[in-house]
Order: sequence, then structure tokens, then C-alpha cells
Amino acid sequence: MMISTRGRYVLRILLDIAEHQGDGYVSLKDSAERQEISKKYLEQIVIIPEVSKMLEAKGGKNGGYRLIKPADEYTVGEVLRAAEGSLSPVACLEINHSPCARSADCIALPVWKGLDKVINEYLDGMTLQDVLDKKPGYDGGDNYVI
Amino acid sequence: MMISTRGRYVLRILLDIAEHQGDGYVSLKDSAERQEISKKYLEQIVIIPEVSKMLEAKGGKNGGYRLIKPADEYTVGEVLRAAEGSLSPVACLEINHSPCARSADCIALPVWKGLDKVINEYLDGMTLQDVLDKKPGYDGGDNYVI
DNA sequence: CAAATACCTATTGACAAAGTAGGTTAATAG
DNA sequence: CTATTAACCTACTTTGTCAATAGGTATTTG
Repeated sequence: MMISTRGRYVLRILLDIAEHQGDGYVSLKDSAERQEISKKYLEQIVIIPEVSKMLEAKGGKNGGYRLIKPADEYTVGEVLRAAEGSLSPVACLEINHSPCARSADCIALPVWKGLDKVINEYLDGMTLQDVLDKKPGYDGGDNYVI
Repeated sequence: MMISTRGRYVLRILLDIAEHQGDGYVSLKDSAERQEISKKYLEQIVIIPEVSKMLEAKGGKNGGYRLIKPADEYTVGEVLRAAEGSLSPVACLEINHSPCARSADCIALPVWKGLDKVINEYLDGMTLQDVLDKKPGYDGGDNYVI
């Protein structure tokens, strides 16, 4: 399992904010209730540096969060990478991974590189707005409606 | 990171066996030395029921393991699923996962379904023999040789 | 002002991953 | 027949991460 609760929650909360922000702000309290996620846990997730860069915060009454850019300018891939740090299917492809002495001989390495590419291309080919619009086909085909 | 050491080791060891078995058997000792993997750990991995179904074992001198079927009849996907149990990118798509009460409302679910499809189609489109042959393109394109 | 909200830090319990350790059993070459 | 080889089995350990929970403080704003 490659996407942890952290990544799944971030995606759901950004989608929830995008859907409800209008021209105002969406509080974590409301978002957490709608999504049935612990608000306390969300607070920690939302302050992950890469995630918080996508959000503008405002305190006090009617405060909360809103997206800095429009929802069609964030890909699902960048949201998930922000939350998870990396979407690499194997440790040896992660940034900052100590170079593997066997990489030149590793018969399996090209498999992981190809997998990494396929995953990232899929997730970067889809924006938050696409998901909100339930754009046909983004789920691999099963979501087409008659 | 979705593929653990277990899955990576199983893939490497099956590839190693396929490459060296000829018409005999490959001992874990030899395989472990070539691949620089703890033999003791490999012993535990190889007896995972789904994995051992792919192998024929023989004890004593010149014993070891060999593939039951030819290398072009195993996809990388089935090898990895055998080792890992599931290749689902998220817990809620795993078999035997307790049904999620929110699945009907979950805006993110189609994203995971599409991702799951993309991953499995990639890994099932490649056999062990393809990897041994370094079939061009299986790594996403970077492995093409002039 | 008072309420709402973001922001911060520490702690915990559960679980799995990745081995290590020390054996037993069975087959086979010689 | 026997020594060796290799598979097979069971238990333990260590380490780290996940997914929270808990209890605050700081700041904004109606």
C-alpha cells in the first residue's frame, strides 16, 4: 500500500476545500466533520510544509483555509507528493536515497523505473478540478456514466 | 513506498533462478550470494505459500529451486502480488478490506481505482522473460539502447 | 471583548518490516 | 551407508512509522 492515510486525507481535504471555498474560507472543523476525519489529526497534516504552501490561512471567525491557486492548477500527483514526500514505488528511487551499490547490475531496476513513470504520469494527468467534475475516464474507465 | 523488500527480493530471486536454472536447480545459497541478500531471510520469503507455488524444490546435493513454468509464463505482477499479498495503492481497495461506509460518497475513490488499474496493467504486461531479455520499453522508455 | 480559528509540541499504542538465531528433516552423491 | 547439502521450521528482536490523542498558545476578527 503506497498511499497512506496522510495522502488520502490531504487529497480529500483539498478537494473539500476546493468544493466549498466559494470566495471565502473553509474551516478545518467543517471539513473534518464533512469528511469524518479527526480534526486534530488534520491540523498536523495541513501544516506539512509542502501542503501548507498550497493553502492560504486566515484566523478568527469565518476563517479557515482556501486554495492559493484555482483547483485546475493543482494535479493530484503534486498534492499527493506534497503529503507523502514521494510516490516512488520502491525506496531506491526516492530522492535522497543513498546510492545503491548494485544499481548498475540490478536486473529489476528498469521495472521500478517504468512503474514509477506510469504512476506519476497517471496522477499528474489529472487536476483537482478534474476529480470534482468527475471527468470521465480518470478512474480507468469504470466511471463512465450513460 | 508500495513494494517492500519482500517483493523486491522475490522478484530478484525468481529472475536469478530463471537465469541460472538451466535444466537443474538453483540453491538459495548461490542465489543469495549472487544477489547479496541474507540467505536466512530469503528462506522465509520463499516459503510464502503463493510464492512457493511457483517453485519446485529439491533437497540434498545439487538441489535447490527451479521455476515450475517457463519464465515467459509468469508476469511480474503475479510474482509481486504473490510476495506482497496485494499491490493496491490504498487499503480500501484490498481484498478482505472491511467495506468503507463512505465509499459511495468518496470523491477520491475513482482516483484510486484508476491508479490501481494503471499499476496492475503495467506489471501484468511484462513477464520474467521480458525482464531477462531487457525488452525495450518496459522501463518506460529510458532503457532503449542504440 | 469573546469567540473562533489557526498553530504548536509532546506522547502513545499498535503494528509491520527486516532481519537474526538456532535448530530439524530429508534427499542425494559418492 | 554415510557425510553432506539443502530445504524446511519456529521463535525472537529491533527499529521505525502510522495514526492518532491530548492539551495547550497565539492570533484574528465580528
